Order: sequence, then C-alpha cells, then structure tokens
Amino acid sequence: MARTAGSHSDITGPRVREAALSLFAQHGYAAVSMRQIAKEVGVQAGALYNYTPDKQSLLFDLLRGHMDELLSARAKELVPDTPVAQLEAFSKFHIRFHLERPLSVFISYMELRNLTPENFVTIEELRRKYEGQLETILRDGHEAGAFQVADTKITTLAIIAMLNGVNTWYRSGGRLSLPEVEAIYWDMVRKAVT
Amino acid sequence: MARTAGSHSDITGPRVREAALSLFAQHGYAAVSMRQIAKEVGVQAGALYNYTPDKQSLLFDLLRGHMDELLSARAKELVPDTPVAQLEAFSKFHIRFHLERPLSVFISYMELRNLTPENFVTIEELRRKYEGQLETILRDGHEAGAFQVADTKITTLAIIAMLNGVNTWYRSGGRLSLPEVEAIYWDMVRKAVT
DNA sequence: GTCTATAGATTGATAGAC
DNA sequence: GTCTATCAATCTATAGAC
Repeated sequence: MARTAGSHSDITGPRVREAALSLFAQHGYAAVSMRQIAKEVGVQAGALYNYTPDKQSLLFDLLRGHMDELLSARAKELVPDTPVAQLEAFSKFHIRFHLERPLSVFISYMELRNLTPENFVTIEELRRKYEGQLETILRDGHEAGAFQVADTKITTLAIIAMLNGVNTWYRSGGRLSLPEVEAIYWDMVRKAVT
Repeated sequence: MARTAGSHSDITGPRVREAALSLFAQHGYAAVSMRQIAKEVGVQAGALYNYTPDKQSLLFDLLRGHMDELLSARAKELVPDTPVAQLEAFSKFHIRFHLERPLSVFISYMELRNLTPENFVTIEELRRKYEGQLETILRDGHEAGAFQVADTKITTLAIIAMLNGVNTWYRSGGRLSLPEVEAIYWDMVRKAVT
C-alpha cells in the first residue's frame, strides 16, 4: 500500500536523535529547545512528538543507546589469556570506541545530571557494569602478580579518567594516527600498573 | 553613620556567588533561574541585579575567580630542584587544590560552553597557562633524561585528566585520607613517565 | 505524519515605590 | 538595597485540520 504523502517515520526518527545529539553536545540539554531540534531536522516543533514522548526521553534514549552499544561492542571483543594482554585490549578498545563517537561520549558525561532520578540510576548501573570489567582485570592481574596496584578501585577510576581524556584533544586527521594514540596511552597505562 | 535598614551589600554579594556556584554545580547554568538563586539567598529576584549586571557575569566571575586562585596558589608553592621533585610537587598540589573546591572545579569544566565567546577565550588562556607549567616540567625532565615520555603535550593532558579524575569519587571522611590519595596518584604519575 | 495555532508556565531583566 | 509588579520573549506540550 502506498505511503501517505509526507510520511517519513523511518528516516525522520533517526534524524531527530541525530539533531538532538548534535545540539545537546554543543549547547547542553537545558539550553536546547525543541524548536531548535525541529529546525535542525526541518520540521515544525509539534512533529517531534511523533518520535519522542518528551524532551527527557530524547536525552535518555541517547545515553542508554550509547551505553548499550558500549557494552555490546565490548562483549564482542576477544579476551586474551594474560592479565597484561587483557589490560592492553581493554585500553585500546576503550580509546577506539570513544574516539569513534565523541558526541555521545560527551553528553553521556555532561548530561547525567539532567536525567530524571530513575533514568540516572539506569545509566549509572550500565556505567558501573563497564568499569567493573576493568576492575576485574586489575584485580585478577594483581592476585596473579602481574600488576602492582596500590588500590584496585582507585586505579580503575584513574585509568578510565586518563583514557577518557583522549576525547578532549584528539581530532582525526591530526598529528597522530589512532594506532599511535592507542600505543602512547597503552604505554602509560602499562607502566602505571607494573 | 548608621547603615540604611535592609542594606547588606558586603554580605549579600558573596552569598549570591555562593548560591550561584552551588546551584550551577547541581543543575547546570542553563537549568538554573535567577529566581532560584534569589530564593537560595533569601531575597527577591530583582535584588540580584545589585550584585551582577546579568546571569552570564555571575558565571564568568565564578570561573575567572577559580582560575585566578589556581594560578596564584600555584605561584606561592616552592619549586624543588629536580624534575622528579617538581612533578611530585605539581601532582600533589593539583590534587590538594582541586579536592578543596570541588564545586568550582566542576563548573569550570562543565560550564565552559555556556560562556560567551569572549569570556571563553579569557578562561581558556588561563587554563593553558596552568597546563603549560606541567608541560614545562615534563619537557625539562625529558631533556635532562629524568623522564621517558613519548609525547610531551599528550602526556601533559593525560596526567591532568588522570589527576582531575580524583574529583569524581573522592569524599572527605571516606576510606582514604588526602595524603594517601596524593601518594597513590603520585605513584601512578611517577611510574607512567619513567 | 506534519502542519498551524495556542494553552499555560517560566524566563531574564527592568521600573518605580519605599 | 530590597521590594512588588510587570514586560516581552521563550519554553514544553497539546489540539485539531489536512
């Protein structure tokens, strides 16, 4: 059956999320109006409500989608045998994944406080699940004598913070290639725990 | 001469900035209204404009004040002789200073994009001035053979990012004391560059 | 599915009384 | 210096025509 004229559900939906992602990253969730998002998409503000029940859901879907992608991409990675190789794989995966989607990474950190309390809990659980994977690697490696870490929990957070820092300065096509960046950071991580 | 009844310029001014700092940190600049700030201070919204020309100036004054304090506190520190000792002093100073004022640190990072372009430039210059001090230490130490760094600029940013990460989890009165935290992070920094 | 129009609330900032 | 009152703009979200 022919589609109704002006019906673009399957392409407008993703475009709404893309526009929201871009604008939230640039100006912040609270500073962006539904009218701005609509303008970016090329529709009127009212039409957005065919794709999201409200503005909050738009933000939550972006953050949950990002965390889901992160965990499923990580789950598809091979798990090396030794703790050192596992830490290397984690570090390089983290850098690569995060550099591929800087906007999602940015709002996932910056807009946490604009989630409703229930939505915040959901995202936080996913984040802790991810960080727990690094913590497990460090603890196992510490017990096996492969790492020297003063405090597993703090070392986990310190490594994540250091790796996340890449996103503040890296631009593709810049001075360093992705493999070079991975190598430099892996070198620092490796030395910091051995 | 007796003060006019209801005149509290010298105490209300700081209280306005304190309230703005607290609320901006909790909810974000764009999400906080002048009426909310006024309520926190205990005055009506109109009275705020005796202390700030507008909302933007309130944000800018907080960020500039923070950077000024950072640079002047750093300038008062003793400068050790060796690169390693200088890096240790910088790392511990950075942690201590930032843990003492978590709210200012938080908004100084989160609210940069809500500054007007001119105000943004001013803050960025101050931030680069501070980071340049760490970069100088690393470069001098590298040339003297005290450090092994693959890339001075990136190592600077990686160390800053790692140290900044303390603020995401540290709570005074928690499991670890400030000197313990300083020691753990200094250990990681030291190992990462040697 | 998108439009126009609008309800109802809230915003930053100002004016003028005290 | 603070108050009340208010302006003009903007916001999210909805209703109803097409």
